[in-house]
Amino acid sequence: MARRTKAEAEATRESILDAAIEVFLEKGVSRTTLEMIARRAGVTRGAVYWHFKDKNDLFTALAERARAPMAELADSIRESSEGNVLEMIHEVCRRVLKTFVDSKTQREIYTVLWSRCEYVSEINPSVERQKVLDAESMDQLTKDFETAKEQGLLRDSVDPRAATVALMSLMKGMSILWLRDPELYEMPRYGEEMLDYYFTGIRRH
Amino acid sequence: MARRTKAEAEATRESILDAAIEVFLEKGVSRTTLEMIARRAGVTRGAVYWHFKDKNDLFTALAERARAPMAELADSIRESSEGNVLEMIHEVCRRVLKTFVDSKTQREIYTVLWSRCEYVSEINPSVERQKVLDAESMDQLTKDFETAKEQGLLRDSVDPRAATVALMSLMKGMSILWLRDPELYEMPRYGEEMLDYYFTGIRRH
DNA sequence: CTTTGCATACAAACGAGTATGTATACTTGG
DNA sequence: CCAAGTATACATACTCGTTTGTATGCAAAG
Repeated sequence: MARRTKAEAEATRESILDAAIEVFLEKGVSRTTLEMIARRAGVTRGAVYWHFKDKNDLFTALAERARAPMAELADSIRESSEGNVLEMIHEVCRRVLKTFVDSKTQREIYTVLWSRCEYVSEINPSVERQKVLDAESMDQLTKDFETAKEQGLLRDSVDPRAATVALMSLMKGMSILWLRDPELYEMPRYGEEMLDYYFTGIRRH
Repeated sequence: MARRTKAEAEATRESILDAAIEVFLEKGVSRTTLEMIARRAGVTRGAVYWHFKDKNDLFTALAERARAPMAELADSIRESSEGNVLEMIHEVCRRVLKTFVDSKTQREIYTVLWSRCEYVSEINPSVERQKVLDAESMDQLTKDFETAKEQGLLRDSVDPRAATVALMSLMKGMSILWLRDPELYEMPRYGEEMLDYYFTGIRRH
């Protein structure tokens, strides 16, 4: 095949990424071969190796593509919101769930990240990155809960660190279960209800 | 090497299973080769193929080894407990967390099941089984929450199905996070605290 | 005219499955 | 109770398909 224009090349790159998501979802990351991805994208392995160093590089590109919007979301809410810290946290959670409902791509990539690959840093550099990002957001959240505590928004018995881990656990668990089987419960309605239980459990009064 | 007695053969089988856990944890299921497992167990692939059909068979044996104690635990508490359904559920959760703390094997196998393998039923028959078991325990739990509701133990706003999914999510999230990094929080102390938040959020009064 | 964006061809490694070898534990008939 | 005979519990050896990485070719874009 003849050489493509820059625009066409970029389109090829995107179609490879799209194909990768599809095959990763179906087969799991480890069992998908670059040949499968290329075929699905309508190209050959040559094109894949031209755009990406190897499968890990491709995987990392996918992961980053999904994480950026989530990070932006959290930042924007954090900035735009004033006053009640607990409400801010609550809003971020709601918006994360809504993102899963609204964006097919986000759903699919996070499904791959959480259910179609093995959490082994040795091989998967994206896992190391995820660890770091998770730790960062946990620390941020803990600070938020600490100020919430200072502002008297939390029950006396509630420990900020435990509240942090509990919320992260709940969000992760909810997301994983729903992404694996969207029929399990109606999102975001039930998701928000579950969040309410949590916040009812930690909020004062 | 010469033929072993039955007892020795059984010991070999166990050592292969133990070796499999180790290597699965380190490399992830898909990247571990039967050669690695055999070498770690001090035998050759011949022994592995003698005791197990293939890697999936080995994996399934491991999974079943871990699930049985958990199922027994839930059943025994369900039978021995009388009265308050919510307390019964709470107790099961506490005991599950405690099992992770107490049993290294349980910790390791569940880490493999949840973080070192890909959730793809096509390849991994153990995933299908897990789906079924999860669905069963979810249904059972929903029934329990329904009776709790009838007994007036839950807030009016709480839906039994949502309470079910929320608890499963919380438990799964807590377990995954802690198994991946036991330094993240102190188990079972913090784990029980997090459970308290949840039950405070759904319990009447 | 050079570089780009691929397709094609090639080599090498690896892992799975299986076939075969074999010493010994068990078993069974005498 | 003992001697064959048989099945067992592996180790070793071999084959085969798959996948990866790279090298090379080539037409059009820049």
